Formats: sequence, structure tokens, C-alpha cells
Amino acid sequence: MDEKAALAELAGEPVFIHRNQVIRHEGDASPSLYVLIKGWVGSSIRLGHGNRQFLKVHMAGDVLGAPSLPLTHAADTLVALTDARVGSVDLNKLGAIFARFPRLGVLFFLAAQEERIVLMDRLVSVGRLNAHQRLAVLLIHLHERLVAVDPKAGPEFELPLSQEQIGDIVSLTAVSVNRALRNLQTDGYIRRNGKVIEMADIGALRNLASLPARRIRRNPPWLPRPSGAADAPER
Amino acid sequence: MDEKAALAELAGEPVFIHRNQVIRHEGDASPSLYVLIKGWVGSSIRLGHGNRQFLKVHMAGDVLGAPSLPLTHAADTLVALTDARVGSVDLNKLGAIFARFPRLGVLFFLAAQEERIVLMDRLVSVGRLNAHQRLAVLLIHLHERLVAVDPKAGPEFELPLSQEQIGDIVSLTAVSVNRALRNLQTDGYIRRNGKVIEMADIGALRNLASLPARRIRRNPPWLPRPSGAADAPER
DNA sequence: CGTAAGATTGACAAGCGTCAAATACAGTGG
DNA sequence: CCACTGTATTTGACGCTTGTCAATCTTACG
Repeated sequence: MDEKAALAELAGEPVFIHRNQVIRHEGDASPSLYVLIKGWVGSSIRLGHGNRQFLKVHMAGDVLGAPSLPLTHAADTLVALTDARVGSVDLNKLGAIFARFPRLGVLFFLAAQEERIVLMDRLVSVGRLNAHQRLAVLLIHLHERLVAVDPKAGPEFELPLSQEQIGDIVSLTAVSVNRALRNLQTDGYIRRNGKVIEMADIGALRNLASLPARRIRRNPPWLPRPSGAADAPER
Repeated sequence: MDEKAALAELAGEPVFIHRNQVIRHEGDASPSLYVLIKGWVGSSIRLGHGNRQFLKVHMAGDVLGAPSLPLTHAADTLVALTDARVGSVDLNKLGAIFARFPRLGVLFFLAAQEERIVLMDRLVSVGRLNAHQRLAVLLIHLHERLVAVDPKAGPEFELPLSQEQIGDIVSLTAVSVNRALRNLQTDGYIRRNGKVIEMADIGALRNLASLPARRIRRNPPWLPRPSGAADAPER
């Protein structure tokens, strides 16, 4: 068994989840780990008075629920934003991967750090930028992730979220989201057609966002060598 | 060599850093990793117009700079908030720990997830709470961390930060921090004496903060077994 | 004792939230 | 195929929290 095979059998058979279905609730005991195969899933925390904050919009390939792993009770709610397919992870297999494939362990560790960077940028965005800038940051971020998966994707993409949900991501009300989107449109930054957003002037949007682009280093020199059946036989 | 010994020699000889000294700047190439031995260190991102956002207030024992590990250029600036002592980590040794001590690798992974939880709570706080509540969240969080290190610590602690720095943590201006602290005091939540804060009514503060307490699970059942010289001899 | 940084307070402005109403849209059942 | 109904979007009026600007007071320190 090599690294790729171990990863492939980490998650169990995917389950279909329809839009708005909750995968697991904040407060649930002994939080588990999931892999998102298809669709979008939101991670959110709710406070009293009906206020909700989305912490992350997950897309296909993402691991769901990792932040709650060290907790006795899940911190966030996982809810399907579109119809989705989700596999469940056996945590014992995860532990075994760290033991058998140290390089994968480091890569999991680095992936967690990368998520910290995303949260840090969101915190700066929500804490220090105005409504227009926050939306620019969000749109650029989502668009970049879609392009990373499909390099031939153009400047258009479907944003399958209500304006209220968008507000719950960037910490604004639905009304403010509506006005800010309209302004971005009339100022020529974007065009809209229903749920489809066209990034009309990505450069200007990036400039408006005023956050630097992050460049990921794929293979740091201190990674352990890959290990496989050859040098680490199964017991 | 066992786990404890490997951890002990991870960081090099500590260096003295005086207050306000920058340990490393955002944008610096090939970011490294540090261990904070003594004092407080802030991690911040700066935007144009002089705006700054602190992402984390580090205390003794913390690992500094981890989020930037997957990046080509550091995302955050590390600056000493008090006089401090900081050790530098050899990243090759970190990789070696993942290879030789998988259990420690998982624990590093879980520590990163724990930091994500802290950031998520900060994001909810900054995004959805008002000035009083944000300060309540901050004070409770700092106090809890100090009590965790020293269980016999009372309700008083020194907060060695200017009001402007506090504002850069909770995304407020120094003026708003000042007014909010005053209100917390006149409303009986806290008492102040210079830089010393007394948590006069922790229950009320916690209630004001309106974020649930997070309970860490110290030993998840899926952790790999500890490994040492016995079952994994050095090459 | 003098100076600079930080804390405090007041007056005012701006951005966003709240409330409410009108319009567009999608899904449903006849 | 169409009327119906609930949800999402859009727009306006207004208020509240926080930011901005400026002045004064306090504290730390050389």
C-alpha cells in the first residue's frame, strides 16, 4: 500500500446530502471528520438572537470538521449549501496514516496551517475592511479556488448562495450585501446574471480587496521522504 | 531518544527580544518557525492606511509562525509585546519528529486545529459582537490561558498592552476600547488599576461574551501509540 | 523637571443595521 | 399551462454604533 492508496480508502462510501441538510450540528459530542466529494458545504457558528457566522465555504475535495477534532463537542455546524456528496472518515485510519506515512502527516499539518491563513485573512477582512472590500475579498477567494480546480474556467462562476448567506460569510446583513453587490456592478467591478457572477475587472477587484495574494510552497525541503510498502512493510 | 527529548531539542538556544522588536516581518521569504519561551508576542497583518490587525497574542510555550509554513512569504509580522525570549526551530528536526514520533505528529496536527478554533471564535467575535462583548471575549480568553498555565492564579492579571494594541486585536479604535473598558468597569464587570485587570464578575463576563466555552479532549482514542528508542531505533 | 507616549473625554460624521414595503422568482398543485 | 404562494431580491427612510478629530489629562522615564 502506498500513500495514494491509503488516502483513497480514508473516507467511506459517499452519502448524498440535499441542499440545506445539516451534516452535523455544533455541540454534537465526539465530532467526526468528513470528506466533501461534490457540492458546497458551509461551516457556521450560531449565537443567540439568530445570528450566524459562516467560518468557511467548503468545496469538493475539502476535509470537513477538522477544527473540532481536538474538542469534546463540535464547535461548528456543517450544512449543505448545494446538493452534495460526503464521505465519512474513520479516525483510526487517520492515525494510522500518520504512523505509516509521515510525509502525509506533515502534509495534513501544513494543510491545517493553510486553513489558518485563510481564517487570518478573513479576520483581517471582517475586522478592517468595508462592505465593498469584503465582498471583493470573498469573490476573489471563491473564484481563485474554482480556477485552481479547473484552470480553464473563465471569469464567470455560479455563486449558489442567497444574499443572506453571503452576509453570514462576510458579517453583513442581507440588505447591505445587496447594496454592495449593486455598487460593485454599477462601478464596473462585476456583472451579475441571477446567481452567475462575472469578474469583470479582476485587477481592480484585487486592488479593492487590498489583501496580498498568498503563494503556497508545494514541496518544502524539510518534508520526510515518501514511504511505501518497500521501506515500511505492513505488520 | 524519546518524545520528550525530541521536543526539548527542537528549538535552538533562546534569544532575548526586547519590547516592540520585530522578530520577523510579513513578506519575508522562506518563513521559519519559533518557540516562545518567555513574554508575549503578537502576530499581525498590516494593510494600507496604517491599519493593523492582530491575529493572535502568543504567550510562553507557544509556537510562533506556524501558519506561514506552507507559504513562500510570511503572512504575518511577529512583534514582541513585552520583553521576550524566543528560540528558533530547525525545520528538518520538525520533519524528523513526524517520521520518528507519529504520535507527536498527530498532536502537532491537533494543535493546529485548536488554533483554527481560536481563530474561528475570534472571527465570530469581531464579525457579530459589539465593542463590550468583544472585550469580554478577549479578557476571558487571555485570563483562561493564564489560569491554564498557573492554576493558582486569581482573578487579577496584568495586561501589558496599550489600548491601541487592544484595539488592533478586537478590531476597534483606541478611543472605542477606552470607552468600552470604562463601561465594563462602571457596570461592575471588571476593575482596573493601571495595566492590571481584575475580573470582578467572570460569570457575567462569560455571559456577555455569549460564546460557548471550548473543552479540549486531551487523548483521543485514535492517537498512535507513543514510540521511542525501543520500537523505532535511530538509523 | 521636562518631555513624550498613552489614556481620557467631547463633538460630530459616516457606515451599516433595522424596519418596512414593493418587486421578482421558483416551485406546487390544479 | 396557469394561477398561487412562499422565498429571495431590491429599495427607501431612519437610527445606532463606532470612527474621526481634537483637546486635555496622566504616567513613565530620562
